[in-house]
Amino acid sequence: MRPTLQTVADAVGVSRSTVSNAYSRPDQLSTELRDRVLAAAAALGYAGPDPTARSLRKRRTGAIGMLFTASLSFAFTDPYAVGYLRGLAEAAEQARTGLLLLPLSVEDDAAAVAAVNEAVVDGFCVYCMPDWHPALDALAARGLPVVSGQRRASDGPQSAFVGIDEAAATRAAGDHLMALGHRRVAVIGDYLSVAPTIGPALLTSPADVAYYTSRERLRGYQSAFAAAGVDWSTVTTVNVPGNCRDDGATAAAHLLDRAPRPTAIAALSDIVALGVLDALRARGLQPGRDVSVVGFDDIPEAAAENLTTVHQPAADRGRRSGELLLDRPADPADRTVVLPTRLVVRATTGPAPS
Amino acid sequence: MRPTLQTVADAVGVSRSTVSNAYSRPDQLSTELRDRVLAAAAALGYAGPDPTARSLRKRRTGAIGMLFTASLSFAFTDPYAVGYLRGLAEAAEQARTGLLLLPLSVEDDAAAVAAVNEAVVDGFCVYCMPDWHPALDALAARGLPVVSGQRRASDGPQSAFVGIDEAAATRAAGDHLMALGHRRVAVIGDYLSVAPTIGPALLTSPADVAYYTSRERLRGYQSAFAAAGVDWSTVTTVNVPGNCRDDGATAAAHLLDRAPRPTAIAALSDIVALGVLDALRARGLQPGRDVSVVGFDDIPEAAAENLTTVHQPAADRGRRSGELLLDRPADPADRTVVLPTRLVVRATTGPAPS
DNA sequence: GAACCCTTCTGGATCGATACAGTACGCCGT
DNA sequence: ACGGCGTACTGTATCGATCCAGAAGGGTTC
Repeated sequence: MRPTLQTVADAVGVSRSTVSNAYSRPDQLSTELRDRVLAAAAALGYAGPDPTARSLRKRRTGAIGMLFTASLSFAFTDPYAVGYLRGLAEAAEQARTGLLLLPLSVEDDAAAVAAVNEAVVDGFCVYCMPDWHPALDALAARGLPVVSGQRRASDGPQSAFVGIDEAAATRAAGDHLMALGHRRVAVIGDYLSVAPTIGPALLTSPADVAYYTSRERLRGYQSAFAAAGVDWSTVTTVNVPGNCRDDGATAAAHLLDRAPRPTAIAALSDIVALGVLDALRARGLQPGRDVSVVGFDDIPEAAAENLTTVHQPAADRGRRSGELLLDRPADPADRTVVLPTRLVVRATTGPAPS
Repeated sequence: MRPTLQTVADAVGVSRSTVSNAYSRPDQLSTELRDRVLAAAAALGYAGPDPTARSLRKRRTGAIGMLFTASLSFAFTDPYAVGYLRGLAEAAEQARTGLLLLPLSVEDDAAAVAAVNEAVVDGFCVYCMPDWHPALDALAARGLPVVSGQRRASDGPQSAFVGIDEAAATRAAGDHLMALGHRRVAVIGDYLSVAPTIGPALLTSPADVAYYTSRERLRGYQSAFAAAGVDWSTVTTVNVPGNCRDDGATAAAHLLDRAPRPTAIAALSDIVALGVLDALRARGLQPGRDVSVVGFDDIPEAAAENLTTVHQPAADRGRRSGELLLDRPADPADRTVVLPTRLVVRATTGPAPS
């Protein structure tokens, strides 16, 4: 049987409280006694107060949870997610707090809810979740602090937001394309359809998209296009099941292999945009001359491949999220942080071919 | 005050146990009563059994811990680490378990020990830690299952190992260099010196290195060189403080900007090797012709840049580690897994210039 | 010398659940 | 009528700590 506080207390001949104090409140007992207690503990192989019991009593666990939809493994594949995670990890490290990654099963909603309900954490960070996911309701029910990167109608005054103005960001990118004269445009992104397939998404309006990030980004493009007189019904939207390069290339094929092909393709992430570039090159088309391409995120590879994109501060977003979670401001106004974005024009956008 | 099992029990007029059973053992009560209990819970805003209390009682937390030295943020920068993490995350996801990342402060040993002692987990994964780190002793003291990628003298029969034969892997790489006729060779790696500075490491023998991975890899090179008659004292070793590309380039500068320069440089990781390639190109030298370069890990970028390297299965390592931790084999023999490595010869190694 | 304080240590209540032995009761077979 | 059995639910002990009111003892103050 593993030793407990009581075991050590009996060995030294003091009370349980005293042994507890030896570890947690050294000023409450004489150094002489404290040394004796610690020596006895070492002799008995007692490694210090049990973290679980301590968490129960202290009502704090020393960890924050991070929810992932899409298999966790996938998250590590996306440089943007990695950047976000890095920022979050920095904040956690600073606060001497652990970071609990919670892989939420995509198929099994009940399991996802269970995972949220069983997570031993002091708060949650939500990053990229479909709005309708039941785990989000489970989250709200637990009543722990939550910092989210996406707004939901059901958000209470409790919740905090750290993110960007997604629609404004794509509005700038859309304006850029319009200024270059593009009128036949297409958008590729994930979660545009409910079904996880590659192919045209049958959207009547961005509002149909059940996923905050994609929906807002689409809205931005819609407003930019509308301002230039391009009606949304003439815009082709293509869904990708996963946020990865290959899917981007496959999705682009749907657009490029039929006439008339769009003169500009806007991808809702850089990873997908890079796939679009692959597809262009495979067909001997030159990005920025034959077809313009815009991404989103500004991951390192985007600079390397000269992709025009929207920059957003990934690590900052993670860091601020962690900070807000660990040190929650009393004033609700301070619990909304909107970080700046910036259109980065590189070589993959150019005037529309006549 | 947040509701507890008792609150709900009182509301329904049943015992606490029954409410507990409604959540955890539905077969123990009639469906009719169960529905009534759950309805009352919902009405009271009770989100289900408190995970911390449950963990205490059940003696299991539903999470495994992963120790990181080097700031956590750094870990996400290294594609090899990300691969390992991905594998581990997959195993965790499969077992419906959380993954607690524990950033261990490098400067503050006491804080690192505290982090280990306070982690609410069922077991630990150790991946890249200096042998002497006190957190490893704290780990052993806690008596939880541990899966490590590095062997230590103090490992008990309890511990499990998932890794590769580091020395055999570099022995193959060293043999390759020797077969190509290289005799003036240098090795660049991290943790070769105690001090975190870039520069020559004053090593009399690989055994001096206090860091398992680097030590074993050096040993492999030493034995390969010795077999070809190249004495270790003629080998220059250069330390890098961080496992990153820039440091690799700076370290290579130490070797390239003095005569006679080595004809081959072995880096203990691909990231560092890529930095060496940068340094070569900056000086107009051609990798594989003027100077040969070998890496280690075989990260995706290595293939892209045609780097000769040693392949090791990053994700497998993580996955097997997780599996062993979550489903520990009774037979100690099954608790040692040595995964295969493979020398991948690409374009950065060639015959020694005469 | 009474009142008070400070340091050091104690004991019982508590955190919120689960485990398990036990009770109550209806049903069956003889 | 009675023992045996299964189902549905209860009650107490327990997991391993921390909190906090309070006691014991020595020193200071007036």
